[in-house]
Amino acid sequence: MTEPLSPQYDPGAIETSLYREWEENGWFHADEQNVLGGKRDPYVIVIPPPNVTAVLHMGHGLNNTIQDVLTRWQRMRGREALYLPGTDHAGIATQNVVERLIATEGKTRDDLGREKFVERVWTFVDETGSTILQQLRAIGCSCDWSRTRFTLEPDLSRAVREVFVRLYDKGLIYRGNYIINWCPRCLTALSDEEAEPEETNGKLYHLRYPLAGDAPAGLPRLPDGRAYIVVATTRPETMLGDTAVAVNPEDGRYASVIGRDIMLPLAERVIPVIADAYVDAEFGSGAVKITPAHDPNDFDMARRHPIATVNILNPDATLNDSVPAAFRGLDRFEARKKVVAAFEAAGLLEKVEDHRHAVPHCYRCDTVVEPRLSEQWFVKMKPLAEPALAASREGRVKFTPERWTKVYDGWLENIRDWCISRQLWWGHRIPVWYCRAPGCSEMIVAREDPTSCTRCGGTQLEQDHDVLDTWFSSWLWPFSTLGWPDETQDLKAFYPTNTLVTAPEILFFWVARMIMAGLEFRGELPFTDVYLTGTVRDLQGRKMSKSLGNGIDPLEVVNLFGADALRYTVIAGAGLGTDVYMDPDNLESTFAVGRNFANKVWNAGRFALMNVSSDTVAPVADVSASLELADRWILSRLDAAIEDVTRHLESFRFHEAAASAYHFFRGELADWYLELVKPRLLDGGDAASRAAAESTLVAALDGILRLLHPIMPFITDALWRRLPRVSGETAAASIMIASWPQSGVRRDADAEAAMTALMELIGEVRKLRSEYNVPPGKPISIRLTDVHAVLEQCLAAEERAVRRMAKVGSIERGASGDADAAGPAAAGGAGAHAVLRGGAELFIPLAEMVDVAVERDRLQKELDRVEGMLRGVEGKLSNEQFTGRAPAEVIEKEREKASNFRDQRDRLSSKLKSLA
RNA sequence: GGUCGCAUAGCUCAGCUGGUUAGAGCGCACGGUUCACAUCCGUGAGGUCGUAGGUUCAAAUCCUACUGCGACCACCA
Repeated sequence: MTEPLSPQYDPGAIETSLYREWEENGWFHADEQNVLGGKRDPYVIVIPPPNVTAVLHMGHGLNNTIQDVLTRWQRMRGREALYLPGTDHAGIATQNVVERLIATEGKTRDDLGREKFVERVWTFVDETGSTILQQLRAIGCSCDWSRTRFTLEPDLSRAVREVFVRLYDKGLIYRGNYIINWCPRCLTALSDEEAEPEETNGKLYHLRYPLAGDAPAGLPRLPDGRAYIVVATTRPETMLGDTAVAVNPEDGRYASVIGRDIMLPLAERVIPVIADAYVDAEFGSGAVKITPAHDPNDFDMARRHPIATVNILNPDATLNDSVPAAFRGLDRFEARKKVVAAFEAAGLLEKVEDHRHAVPHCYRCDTVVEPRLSEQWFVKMKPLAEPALAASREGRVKFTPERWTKVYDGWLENIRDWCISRQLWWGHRIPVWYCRAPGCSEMIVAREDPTSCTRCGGTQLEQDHDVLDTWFSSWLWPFSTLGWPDETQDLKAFYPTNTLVTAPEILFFWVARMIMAGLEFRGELPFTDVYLTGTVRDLQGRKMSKSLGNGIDPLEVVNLFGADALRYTVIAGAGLGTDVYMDPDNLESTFAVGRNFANKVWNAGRFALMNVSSDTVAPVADVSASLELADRWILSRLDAAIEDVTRHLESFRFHEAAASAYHFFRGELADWYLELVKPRLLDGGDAASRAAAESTLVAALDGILRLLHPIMPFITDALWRRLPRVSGETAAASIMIASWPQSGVRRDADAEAAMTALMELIGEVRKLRSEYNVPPGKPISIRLTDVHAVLEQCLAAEERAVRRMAKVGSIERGASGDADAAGPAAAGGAGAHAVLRGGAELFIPLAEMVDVAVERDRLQKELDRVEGMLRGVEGKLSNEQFTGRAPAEVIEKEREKASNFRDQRDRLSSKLKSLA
């Protein structure tokens, strides 16, 4: 990286080679010995492992940029920084991808069989699985690739088994028949979290259920004389599995019916009417049909009452043989139509209402999930949740933004058992074996595959067919990736980790469970800080997604504008946990912030590199005697920037950190300091002044490049490594392993005050020139009155700059009396005025500019403004409440303000008079 | 139904512990071939800080209610 800088900023030309160099030099690698030997404190972030089949999207772009910002920043702060990468086998998701793939060959997974299918998935994963990790390199992530992990690799599988066995031995894993969420398309059970409710416009069907035999009076009757009860349901087809009708015991309307029988239509079964407090008398008719096999509440009810359970659904959600022949084999939705039609034909359909309700959908394939009774494995969560809850309540784990704490707590407080078995082929197979030897029904739960039955010694062992929920491996990620269950050096050095950065969508799926697992299996929280990012959305506020086609491909952005532009844009746009809005149809405007800033950094850097005379400069301390106002000012501002950026990074306010760095670079260094030192660097002249300027410029650039490095790693390194060296200091080979700058050493209030005055003066002259349409090249004379000490100081130091930057020919000084006594006319006629802070006044003779009428109008407006302001302040000061209670310095400030406004008003009105 | 969050310039958002004349980027208008940069420079227009109350000497900032939007949770069939 020592070729000359290209005049045009070309990110493509620097990024790839820099990344390769960082990686080849081992700078991403964290050395556990440095931690164990006490040389450095660790800083660890484990990546939220993307699905192994994933392709990088802007969500990753945002998350991983934040993770890398933190990693790089802490690395520069001297921590042994580990950013641990890896991927998740993503059970259902990956299996679905490969199933679709073989479907194009006209095959199903059953055609291949389990073994061949799993082989096929492995091939697929081996071929394409590292895509996303490659892509993370393109956005500059400084991951320790030597520690890359995969949730289904042997070491991590061992951790999974260890955990399964431990929990089983503790009685926290059990198998049982319960209602679970079943996806009829994926043909597997799902956890509660994997069934996503979606508001849907459905129907509420009111069905008439005739009573069997004699009926008490007071009930409505069918034309044939039978009495009936109305029940309401959103899923009428499930009536074929009804085994009771329930009413509230307090509900007088039904008191006489409790205990009687109903003849279930279509099925022609007799079912009882039972009483249960669960039933809400206010809803619908107050009577509920009970389908224990297909509704969790009904299932619970069946455990409280002696009623039957009829499972009417096959795994693919077609009706099975327990229903009348006419309905067998029908898809559930077909069956729904047919059942409703049958009720209508029989005069049993009371009414159908529109009904908006939440229907659960499979989080992977969006199919409507069916509650279904089946035998599954569960984790008993309560004992695990309690310590995790305590950790947040006691503040040992901190969420940012803080409001997520409540969401986390709420979930843990109402924790439900976790269904962990999946009827899939791709995943960790459940480490349970059943002895099939005649007369033996032993179940073996083991870390290692058993070869014979522990009870009968037989060898006819069959492993459980199911695999584990993919999150059952993810929840171990912070320690399984470090070698657990072995007590490895890595584990000792890098566990617990520090910061977890992820999307709030997986707070329950992943974050909460990791905390539980960390506490349970390591006795220690897996991390102390959780930063929940926002969501990347399009301009309509829709989440970016492949299916909507509103995504932005980060790699396209990298190609167009560079990784630094992408990273800066994303960071600057991401307020504390707020969503990031981007326009997928206008990448140019979306990423303009980052691209333009990167371009600015590049060019400012180039300017400095081209104009510093040698490749070594003196340390600032050595030239302190010749530092000029501008030098002291920019060093002071750099100091402030260091403080701000550091403070903001510490509180996860990345956008503010970016803004502080941006403001310093653009608003102070590029716009002002570079302009101020140009004469000293370009026009020759005083050698000491030049040396001071060079040292200062190098120091300022050095500092801001370091501050920007975590956010914009490439461009900062490309420039930084070419900066002139500071004599007597040894420079690191790359900014990424250089140290984070210290603040609190170069603040200079005097220089800041003087430069502020200077900048205001130049700004005012520019403003007036622009207002009066003075040709840009034309020098004009200005007159200053009431020049106070601070302004005097800045003029003495930088008069040359005023002339150059504001195109001023001569600067005339006047005493305060001049303008007031004789008016501007005395100074040569009408003119433009501006009152500067501190009371000094700027006057530009109108003759230098134009039009008296326009000027008069302008002055009148200004006068109105000042008078308004003065009224406000005077009002405040005449308020006894204020003068009586506000702190003295606040009142003093207000008084000062008032007197300034009065001065301004007097001057403005006298000038206005002089123009009349 | 419960809980939480948001509402500031045309757009996307800052504004951390109440206290100068509420800021940035994009967009817009005007003017610029100044030797780092037109991916640039200078200047400007544009805000009753959602509405109504309240607390306070002082509210974009704290409190209450309302309106609108959003998120999460929840077994009302």
